[in-house]
Amino acid sequence: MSIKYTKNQQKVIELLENLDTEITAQNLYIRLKENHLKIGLATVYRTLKYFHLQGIVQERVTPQGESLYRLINKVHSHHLNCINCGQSTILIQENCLIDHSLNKIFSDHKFKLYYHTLEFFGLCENCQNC
Amino acid sequence: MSIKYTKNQQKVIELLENLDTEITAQNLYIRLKENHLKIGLATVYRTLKYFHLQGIVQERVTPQGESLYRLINKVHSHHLNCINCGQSTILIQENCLIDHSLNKIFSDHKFKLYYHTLEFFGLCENCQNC
DNA sequence: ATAAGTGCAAAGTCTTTGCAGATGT
DNA sequence: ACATCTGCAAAGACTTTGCACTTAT
Repeated sequence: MSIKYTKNQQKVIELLENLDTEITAQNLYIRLKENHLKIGLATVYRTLKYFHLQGIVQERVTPQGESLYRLINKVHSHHLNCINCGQSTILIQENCLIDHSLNKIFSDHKFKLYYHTLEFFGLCENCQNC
Repeated sequence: MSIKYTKNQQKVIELLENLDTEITAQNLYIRLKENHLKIGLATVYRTLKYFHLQGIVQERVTPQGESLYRLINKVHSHHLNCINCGQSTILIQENCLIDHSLNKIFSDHKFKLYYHTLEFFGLCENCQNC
């Protein structure tokens, strides 16, 4: 018994599946338009929020206030974010230490964990010498 | 040789020091007004951004898109954020496992770490039964 | 005098909402 | 028919910017 998706929703998932990075709603919208899909920006937002609620998609808010989305179970990454220039360097960590070591905390809180975000802030090499 | 702060900036730091939680720019503004300080909202934003750049203050963007600020070295907390109802439960972790175990990664990237944010997303007890 | 800081109002950015038309069962 | 989905435009929320005035050195 699988959930049925609309054509638009299917296209969004399809695009996210072929993507190895997080993406903003706006960029997702542009990509969909490039693929000649007739879709509105609001629908993209609605779809991503819906998927997020379904636990299909993860959301992360950048320091710039944009929301980035990715399929849960796609490449899991954390970032080094430079406070000064804003540069964001990817730290891929397939075997993330978070998931496994904190299970007791979640069960103590009776919290059903879907995903987490872990971001590091500081100065990149360049900005340390200014 | 210490940095000099303006009266407004001093008041902001003072307020943050007497605070054991993160706070939004808007709430900080309200608090300052309550303390009869003549200050504009824009100045609060400017001050917090400035402090963030100075490495005095940490910024975390909530799932709702608000920025929360706190003095670095004040109580360090992570949160359990419910995807459904939005409830955010504090997980205090004084001895956070992140800082110590990943030092090699930062030095490999020649990244000067100031702080990090770690947030958990899923369903709270209530929303699991809906 | 010069540079930095400030308040206010306006503008900007990302996101959400209202609503009428389209789509699917 | 009925409920859901959708695009468009308008509204909303938070934040930043422009500018003239004030403050400090």
